[in-house]
Amino acid sequence: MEAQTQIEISDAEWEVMRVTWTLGSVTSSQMAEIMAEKMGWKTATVKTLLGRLIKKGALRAEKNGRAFTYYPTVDEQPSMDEAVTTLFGHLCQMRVGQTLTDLVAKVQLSQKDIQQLQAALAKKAETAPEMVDCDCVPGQTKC
Amino acid sequence: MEAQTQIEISDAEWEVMRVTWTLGSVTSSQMAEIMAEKMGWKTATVKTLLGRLIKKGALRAEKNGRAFTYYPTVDEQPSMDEAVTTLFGHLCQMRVGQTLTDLVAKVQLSQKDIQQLQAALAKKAETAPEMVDCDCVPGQTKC
DNA sequence: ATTTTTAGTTTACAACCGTAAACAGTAAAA
DNA sequence: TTTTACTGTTTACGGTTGTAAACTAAAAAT
Repeated sequence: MEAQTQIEISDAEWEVMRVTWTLGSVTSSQMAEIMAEKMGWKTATVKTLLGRLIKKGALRAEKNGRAFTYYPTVDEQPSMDEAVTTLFGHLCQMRVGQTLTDLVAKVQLSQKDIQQLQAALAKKAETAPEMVDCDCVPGQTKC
Repeated sequence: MEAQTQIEISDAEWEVMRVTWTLGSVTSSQMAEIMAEKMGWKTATVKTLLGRLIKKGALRAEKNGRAFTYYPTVDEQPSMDEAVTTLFGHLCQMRVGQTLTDLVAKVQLSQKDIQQLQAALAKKAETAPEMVDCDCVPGQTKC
């Protein structure tokens, strides 16, 4: 099967996707209302973003009387995972651990999230190396 | 004192910054050589990026004979933390935990990184709520 | 049947990005 | 000293992004 072609979602487009994922489906008037409140965007802006997301293939529109109803065509969690993986790919490997630690301190996590993370870390520890090398400069293995 | 004004570093610029952070200082010819190998960029491309980073205030250049030597003017870890925080700010709060778990499974972590993360999680657990609410649609507290 | 509202499509437009060639000035080599 | 090489500065150029107005077609209200 064909792996889903990489869709680039911009910052503003993310906001639209979030709402779509949460609601499952939306009309543009609904979206316009939500984005007016949440982001202070004009209706025209929302229309543009919906159009771009359709063109990118992240949303699908189904005619519903006069208007369309919009549905996501990509899943939320994989999209998020991918965005995050891309960003971490730009970071020095050696610093990923510290960055994650700083992040954990900053975000909201539920008890269950924490347990899950602890489990993932425990498993990771089984095979983790003593040291991760810097990968910022080719040929150089250690900072 | 003046909080450092937010500097936006693009994907390509990140690559340049990484090298600069790792080496502490670089000449443009050094950078050109490294980026040719690491990214396949032409010298001209590197010059452009160095110039843009100077203009953005992420690098500083000090005249050194014929050429300049470039130094970072922002620190690595805070820059990374900020970029990551910004991205996570675009994500549904409810999904942050899962996203972190997926990420932990994917990245390289040293034993020390893991211990540090476990400590951060243990502390977090002391005050973590049972459940994190979705913040994708205003007024709606739960998905 | 007109007028008004609504919703999708086109066009706008400046800033930013990736990628790089062209140009200019100065130092080094011949 | 004339030529060459290096290095920083300008210009280029199409694509993306944020932000939105203008235009158009169809439905709803009068």
